[in-house]
Amino acid sequence: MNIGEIARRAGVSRSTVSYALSGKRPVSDATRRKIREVIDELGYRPNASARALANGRTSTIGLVFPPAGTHYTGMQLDFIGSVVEAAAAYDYDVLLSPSGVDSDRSFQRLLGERRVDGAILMEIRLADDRVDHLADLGFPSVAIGRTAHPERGWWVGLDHTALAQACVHHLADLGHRRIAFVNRPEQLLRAGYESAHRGLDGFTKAAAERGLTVRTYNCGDDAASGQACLERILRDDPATTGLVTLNEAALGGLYRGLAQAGRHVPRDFSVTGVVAGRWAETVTPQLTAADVPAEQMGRLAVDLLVERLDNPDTPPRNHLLAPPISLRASTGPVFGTA
Amino acid sequence: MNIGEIARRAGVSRSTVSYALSGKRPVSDATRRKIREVIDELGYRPNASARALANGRTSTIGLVFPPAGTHYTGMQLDFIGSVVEAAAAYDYDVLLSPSGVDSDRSFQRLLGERRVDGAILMEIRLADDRVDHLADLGFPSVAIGRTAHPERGWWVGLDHTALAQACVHHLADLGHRRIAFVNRPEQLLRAGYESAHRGLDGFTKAAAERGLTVRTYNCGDDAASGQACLERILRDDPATTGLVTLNEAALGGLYRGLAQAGRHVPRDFSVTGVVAGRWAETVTPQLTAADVPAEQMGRLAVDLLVERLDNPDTPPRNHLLAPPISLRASTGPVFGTA
DNA sequence: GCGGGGTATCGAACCGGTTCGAGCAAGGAG
DNA sequence: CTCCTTGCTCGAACCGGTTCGATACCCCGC
Repeated sequence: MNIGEIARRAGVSRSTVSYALSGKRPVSDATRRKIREVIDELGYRPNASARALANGRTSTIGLVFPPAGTHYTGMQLDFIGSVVEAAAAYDYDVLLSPSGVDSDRSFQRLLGERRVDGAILMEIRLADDRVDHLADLGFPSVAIGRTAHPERGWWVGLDHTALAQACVHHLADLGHRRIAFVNRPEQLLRAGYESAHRGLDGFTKAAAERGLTVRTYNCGDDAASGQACLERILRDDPATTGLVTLNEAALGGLYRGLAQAGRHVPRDFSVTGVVAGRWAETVTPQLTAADVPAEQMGRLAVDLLVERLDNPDTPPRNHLLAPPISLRASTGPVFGTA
Repeated sequence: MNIGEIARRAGVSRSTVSYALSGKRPVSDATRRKIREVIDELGYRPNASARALANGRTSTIGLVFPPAGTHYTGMQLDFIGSVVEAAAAYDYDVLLSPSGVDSDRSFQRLLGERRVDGAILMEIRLADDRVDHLADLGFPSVAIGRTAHPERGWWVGLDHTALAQACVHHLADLGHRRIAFVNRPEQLLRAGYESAHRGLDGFTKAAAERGLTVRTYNCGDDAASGQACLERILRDDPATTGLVTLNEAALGGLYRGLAQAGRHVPRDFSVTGVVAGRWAETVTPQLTAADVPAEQMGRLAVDLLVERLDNPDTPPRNHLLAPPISLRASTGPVFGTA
């Protein structure tokens, strides 16, 4: 079922059918009606590959995904969902690309073979060759996250430094003097993940400002690691009274560790961090945290990308978000301080 | 940069370049080397749309996604990740399609416009028009889940009936006589979601066999609903001593409800259900549950789909999985029974 | 020295759309 | 009545690959 068949049955030429569909040239009411009729009867839809070949646009955007194999976090899930949804509103499909260990193969498929009109990158590193590469190529893309030099790029990011600082100040205001920082896995820190680095920076800086005694930890992205990490924290310094975490996946494990050490949250120990809202609410007591607005970020990324696709010469734009801390139930004054 | 340009620079015809790349006809060593050289120098990659148009295959599979707007569960995330990963191993890309309220629009894009070679469907309903529609069309697809009449289809499913029964027997063996069932939201049950229906069936049947006193509940897919649901359970029958849940997203809320009612798990109250392993381990105490092997299911679905794409006339195949219950820490004998 | 078989290559057609330039008919102005 | 617009439609070329049939060449046997 192709455009030629439609044309034949409607008694017109292929180009007339094309114009009737696109509206790029006037077509008489009578023929338009006839064509519509035939199309509706046969349930015709133009072939996407042929269209893409002819006009150079695929109506597809690539979502470059965190490496498979590692665990996905709830935040990433929210990103994906919101990107897909926002893209659909603009009539774009979303092609997933696992930018795995050899990011190259899948990456080359997307760009080299022209499968997508533009790309959204997740899990940005401070020095990110993917971002640099795309910038060099002038390929339309938007990053969810910032590299070390975000000035001339398109991105939507979270101010991890400010958020970690806010968490520290929140705990310090409650009287905590000895706190710990639970970061993403060491391997990600070493790879230069921006959230891990900027978060750590913010934590360290704010702790110094407030004169707090701190220890920082890397923790695997799963519950067992979280539990182990908490045990280390209390072993290293039993006088610790609070922690800040960026590690959503470890949260359940951290809580379990506290429960098993007999520390009651928030009476004996305060927990806070940077976590997507719906996941902060699944733990008991509910986590006081800077809620990552994942849906909003996904939507903004798509908005920026579509804007960039529509007018290729717009100067770079970006959004830096710093959501406030939502007070829930996991933090409180240090015992004896209130 | 197209195949004609490569041909020109290598001093051969376009078809020779094509044959050198595909290997479908012999090409002399000398020309092959020359062509390789030019291609490597220019970083040429054949245009995916043109190739798809010419040979009728897009090397893309569609993943038809649960309706956006509702919450995604961790299990769904695991499916998506494993499907993408498995597809990449076969050199297929994955196109996401939110089969939203008007499933039609996005669905038509995928199939009608020939964007994908095949599709994997998630969130199957007992009477699922998508499945029927694809079967009528003979379109290669694999469902993750079973309709009411799965005999002649391609799918990989979970034996929800058996799993729910196993949960009931587990609780009954521990001496529980009054238990509750926490199902997915009522709206999903009404829509005919297979997990909700088959799970409920299994629960009801097994409870009758063992002569248990039961109540069944629908619960929203979030922590707040879980908490509210648990409060209702204890209000409706304070003598309830255990529950079975299919609702992963509500789990945190159920635990919170129990904690606030002063019921200790597993001493005063046992919790079990059907939940993906990594999420069962984030709660404290860790959930004794039938672990949904989401990664395996995603991989199997891709395997089946690729098999079907490679030889279109194979008779339908399927995999019905029934993982055993993993004993963790959330169930125990009824107080006074042990 | 000539016919036969195999190998390497080429040109042309095709996949299914879009787009450009040209043609044709009807209608209004001069 | 002629000329020029204007509105609609058509045919052909093009996007960038793949594939088929034909051709040119070489080596071999007789």
